[in-house]
Amino acid sequence: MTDDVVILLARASSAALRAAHAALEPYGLRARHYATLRLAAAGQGIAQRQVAAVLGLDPSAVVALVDDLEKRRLVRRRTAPGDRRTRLITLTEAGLDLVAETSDIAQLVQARVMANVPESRRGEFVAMLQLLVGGD
Amino acid sequence: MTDDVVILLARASSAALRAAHAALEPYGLRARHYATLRLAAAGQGIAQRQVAAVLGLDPSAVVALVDDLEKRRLVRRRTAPGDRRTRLITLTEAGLDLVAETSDIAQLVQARVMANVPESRRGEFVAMLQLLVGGD
DNA sequence: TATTGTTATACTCTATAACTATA
DNA sequence: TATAGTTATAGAGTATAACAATA
Repeated sequence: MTDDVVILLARASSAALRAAHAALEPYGLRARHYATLRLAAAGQGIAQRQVAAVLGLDPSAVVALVDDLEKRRLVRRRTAPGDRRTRLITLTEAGLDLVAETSDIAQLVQARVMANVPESRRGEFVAMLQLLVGGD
Repeated sequence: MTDDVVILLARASSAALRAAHAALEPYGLRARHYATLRLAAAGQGIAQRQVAAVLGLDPSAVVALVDDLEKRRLVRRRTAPGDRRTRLITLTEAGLDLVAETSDIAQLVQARVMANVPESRRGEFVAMLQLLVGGD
C-alpha cells in the first residue's frame, strides 16, 4: 500500500464522492448540490461566495451549481439586505421538504466512507482533515 | 468548519493535487505521471493494471497516461515474459535520470500538503487514510 | 480600487462501452 | 470464459479571463 498522501487523498476523495453519488442518485442530486442545500438550510441562507469557500470551488462553478438547483425549484436567489452585490441562496418549500426527507443520508454516507476506520478514531481523523484543509 | 468527510476529502484532495502540480510544473509532469514513473522505478517494471489499481484510475485512463510518458521517451512498454497480454512499464535512461533528479520532490510535497498537521501525527493520519481506501 | 456574481471558453478528468489479443 | 490492454466518446469538473454591478 502506498504511503503517498497525494495518491491516498485522491483515492479517498473519489471513493467518497462515488459513495455520496450512489446514495443521492435516487434524488437526482450530486454531492455538491446536496451540500449546498444543507448549507442553505442553516440560518437565513448563504452567499454564493461562502458556498465556494466551504466547498472549495471556484465562484464560477457555484453559479452553475445554483442554476441547477434553481431550475429544479429547490432554491431561490435573494439579494442580500445590506449588500446588493451578494445573492443569498435560500430554500424553497420543495427544497426544505427534500432536505428533511434526506436528513439521514449524510450520516449514512459518512459511515459508509469511513467503514474501514475504527469508529473510535473517526473523530480524530475528521479533526486532522480539518487541520489539513486549513484552520478557518 | 464543516465536519462532512466527503467535502473535507474533496478539498484536501484538490489542495494536494494543486501542491503536487505546482511542484512538478517545472518538469512538465502531472501528479499521476510522476507517481507512475516512481512505480515503474521500483522493481522490474509494473503492469498497467497495477498502475490503475494503485492510483485508483480506470485502465483506459492509464493507456493515455503511459502514452504521454512514452511520447516523452521516459518509459517503454515491454511485453511481460510469461503473459503476453500484460505490458510492463519500464523506465528509459531519461526516465531514470528524471526520477533521480526529482527524488526529493515527493517528500517536499507531502510535507507541504500536511503542513498544518502536527508532524508527530502525520504517520497516524496516513495510516488512517490507508485504512479508509482499503486494506490491500 | 476591491468584491460579488456572471458568462464564455479551453482543458482535463471520468465513466462507459465495444473491441483485440491472449489466457 | 476471463483478463490486459486499447479506442472512442459523452459527460462532468476545473481553471482562466473578462465583464457588469455594487461597495
